[in-house]
Amino acid sequence: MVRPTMEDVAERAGVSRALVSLVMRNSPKVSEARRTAVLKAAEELGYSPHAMARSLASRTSTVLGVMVSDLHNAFFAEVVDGIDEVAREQGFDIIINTGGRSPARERRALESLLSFRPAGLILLSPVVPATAIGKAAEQLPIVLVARSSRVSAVDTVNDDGEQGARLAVDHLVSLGHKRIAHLDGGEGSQASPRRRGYVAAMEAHGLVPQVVASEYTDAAGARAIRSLLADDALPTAILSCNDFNAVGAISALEDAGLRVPEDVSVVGYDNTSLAALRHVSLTTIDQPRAEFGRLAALALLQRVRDGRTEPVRHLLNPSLVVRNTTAPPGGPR
Amino acid sequence: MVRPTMEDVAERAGVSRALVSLVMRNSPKVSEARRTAVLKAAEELGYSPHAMARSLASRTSTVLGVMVSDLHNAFFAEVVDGIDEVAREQGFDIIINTGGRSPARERRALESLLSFRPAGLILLSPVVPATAIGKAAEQLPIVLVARSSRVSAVDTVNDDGEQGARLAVDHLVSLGHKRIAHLDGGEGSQASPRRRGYVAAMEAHGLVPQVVASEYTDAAGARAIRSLLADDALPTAILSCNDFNAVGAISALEDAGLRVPEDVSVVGYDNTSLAALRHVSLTTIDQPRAEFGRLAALALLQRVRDGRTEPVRHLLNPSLVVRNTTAPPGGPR
DNA sequence: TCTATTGGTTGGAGCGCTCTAATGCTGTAG
DNA sequence: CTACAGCATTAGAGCGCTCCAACCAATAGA
Repeated sequence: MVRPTMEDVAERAGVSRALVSLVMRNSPKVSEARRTAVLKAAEELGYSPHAMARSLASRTSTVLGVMVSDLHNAFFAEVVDGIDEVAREQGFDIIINTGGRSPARERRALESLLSFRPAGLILLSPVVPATAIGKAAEQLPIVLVARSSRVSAVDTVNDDGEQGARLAVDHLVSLGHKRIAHLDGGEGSQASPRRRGYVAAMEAHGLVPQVVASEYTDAAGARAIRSLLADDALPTAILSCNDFNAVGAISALEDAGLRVPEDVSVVGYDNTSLAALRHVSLTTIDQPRAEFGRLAALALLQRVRDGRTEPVRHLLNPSLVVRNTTAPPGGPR
Repeated sequence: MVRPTMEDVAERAGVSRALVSLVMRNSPKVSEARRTAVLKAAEELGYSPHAMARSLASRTSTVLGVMVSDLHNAFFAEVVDGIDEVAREQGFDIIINTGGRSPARERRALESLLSFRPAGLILLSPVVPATAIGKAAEQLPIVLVARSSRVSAVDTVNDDGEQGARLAVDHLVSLGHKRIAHLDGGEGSQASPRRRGYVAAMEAHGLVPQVVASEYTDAAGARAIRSLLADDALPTAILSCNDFNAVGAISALEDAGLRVPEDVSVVGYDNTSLAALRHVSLTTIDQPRAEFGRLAALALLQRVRDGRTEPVRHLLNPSLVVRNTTAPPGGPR
């Protein structure tokens, strides 16, 4: 249970510790003979460098901390993929911690991440108060994904939710729909730009917006539909605040004997893997998630390595993915 | 961007660095007066201990490393919840890394995790070769979740896949089914106990097993169903290797004009959040995922703190969750 | 009064590494 | 044969912390 140190490798290879250090950081100023001797000794001993000692001594870190607010949501997994891709090709490692959507847990996760003194931090849709983020930003560079901020020490990466909602409305209008309701995400992150975009797009088409209170869950989507049915106010098309909500809405419609898309069209938001399942096959708005991750990592590295200090605000374009839950009113021709 | 050190706090509080260290680890042998003075100074400076320096000096770690083979799978998120719960209440932090289902990436993730010299490692359904795990196990305690091992330095936590498959078969038989096919998980982790359990249960009921090659994806489930349809060999009930596969199977059945469960019953495995969606409402086998995590963390801490050395093999009981995709042959009465 | 004892406090070594400045060693020019 | 680059190599200090042994009152026991 005891790992060899640089000293052990040095002794075995018959060189100094400093030389081993140079080899480990593959410095060019080491003779080929010594380099191979050191690598051989390291291999034989099963040596690998101690990241913490290294970072302590060099007062730098090649670690990027990532805080994922909710591990259960596959959305974040794809963002992490993008971060991972960039970090790896630039020689950085990532460590992940999770906040479980609770401010208290998230705070603790942040503290824990900070205690490793990473080079920078990427926070995915954090729910901690802005002041906590501001305080952390005094100690290291921070990038926020799927959450906006006005702190100048912080970069942000978001999708343009207004545009996404507009795309959905335009699609439905082009199919011939006139009565289109929006199942709203309430306090949920990014719900308000989506709502704004929906209202604006409806008005641009000369249509009357119908915003129905709901939430980011399938149960809430089903409830919203049942309330519409009870009020006899069912439109011909639904724009849900996200995919889960849309799936709940579809269930409730089917429970009521209505067919999707023949009787009612439904559009989701996020293009989660759920939407792509053939059984669901949901028309939805895609966010470039891996791109979020890549841009976030890139922004962080610019601060870490190039010393950039002016904030960057990325606003990415969402896109429409047409599947089988939308059709002209009255069903496909 | 420069964090205060213990030295700074000591100076400000007018005490020695060692005393600050004692306060930070809240040792009982510090006078109340000094303790408050130190805490005040720390607060004023915004000091928090440097986890790496601490772990380097103490040659111990309060960090548990967790490698998640696939962040996209919500299964692991729930296991992590369980790990997190136990770790936190025992004063340990966790850091997560992901392997993306690729042995190469996973190896790198393992290496990265190891370089932090955590107290121990929990690997969730790893795909790296057993030898790599064995080598890592020489350096620190390791617990494997959803993968078995015979290495004695390694603990394992699994569900009893044979029993799970048996539960599913028993359920279908009790509904009156006699022709029940199994869509097999192939090389996938835990596929073979499930297959064994299915075959054994069928034979115990005096029925003929029908194993159909498939995989852990919805596309594979759909393909398997289409091949059964083409061969005119469709049974009255299907036991899929997992929930994704089951959802794919259902789509293909519906595409072929068959109704679930009226014409064919389908059972999944894993009870993912997907299965619980009202739109899917899949009868499936539940694994106690959070319990997996708790037991894994507990097992690890027993090795780390209590110095246990004999391996522990947890085999948890799965349970049947009946929803709306199973009914007597010919449909519900 | 003197020695033990106790509880609080401290200096200093050292964890595994990096980094700077100094060293030894070649080979070439003077 | 000496001098001096120029390069490969190394000693030693130090990163922020913990841990141990030593220390210093203050109190207790003889």
